[in-house]
Amino acid sequence: MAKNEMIPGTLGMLILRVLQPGPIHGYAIAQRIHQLSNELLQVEEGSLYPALQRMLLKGWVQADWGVSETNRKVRFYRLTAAGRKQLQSEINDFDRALQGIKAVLAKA
Amino acid sequence: MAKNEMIPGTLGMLILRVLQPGPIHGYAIAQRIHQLSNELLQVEEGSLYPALQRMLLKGWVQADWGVSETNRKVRFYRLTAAGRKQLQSEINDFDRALQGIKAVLAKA
DNA sequence: TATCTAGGCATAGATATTCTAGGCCTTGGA
DNA sequence: TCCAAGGCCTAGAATATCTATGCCTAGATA
Repeated sequence: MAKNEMIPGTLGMLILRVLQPGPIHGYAIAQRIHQLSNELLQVEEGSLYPALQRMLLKGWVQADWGVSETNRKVRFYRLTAAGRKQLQSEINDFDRALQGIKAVLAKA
Repeated sequence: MAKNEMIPGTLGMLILRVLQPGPIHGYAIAQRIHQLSNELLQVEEGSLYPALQRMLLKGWVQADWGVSETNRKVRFYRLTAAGRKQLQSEINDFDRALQGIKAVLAKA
């Protein structure tokens, strides 16, 4: 988890969260996470696209081809109802595990 | 990261932290993490022992055979200087990544 | 016009980590 | 005598991430 590394298992949650306000395309998801995290997190494309594929298969997102603001052919992703549910679930699980970690770090 | 699942990549940090106050044996490490986390975290033995092996190889911990309070042959692990360093480093990296995650979850 | 850079999607393979599911031994109590 | 619990460990599957590519296009620039 050095420099700009992600915490494994959290990428899906971050993607879903970034999609919550509305559909955006893949490349922009990575940029958005980087920017919103104040450059602390960096999503590699080799992690991003496979993650999106997984989420498509699970039915958490849907994708439509379109054209970006910069006039490029892009794939817009948007949350499904199942995706919204999944996001809540992942946030809950993460918070719970995080509480556990903090307790151990604090009290050990 | 459901029920009692760990956040991947954090197990080493937790083990090192639990070893900080002094040597304890493997089985007790898992119990200690479970208990300190208020039962939120559960370390499986199939995760624990391989993790300890890795940390031995890296030189972050050392091990000595001994006898437990319950009169059983056990392996006591203790932090090395490198291990203490590693712990600090992992905590820093984790905190930084966590800040990033929180920022994304909050602002997206 | 030709070329380069950046935007953008995607996959293959290596690497790392965790979990499931076992195996094996010992101690102490019923 | 038997069994539950304490204790160490490994093999194999599953998962996720990263590195390194490949390919295509639009727009700027030489």
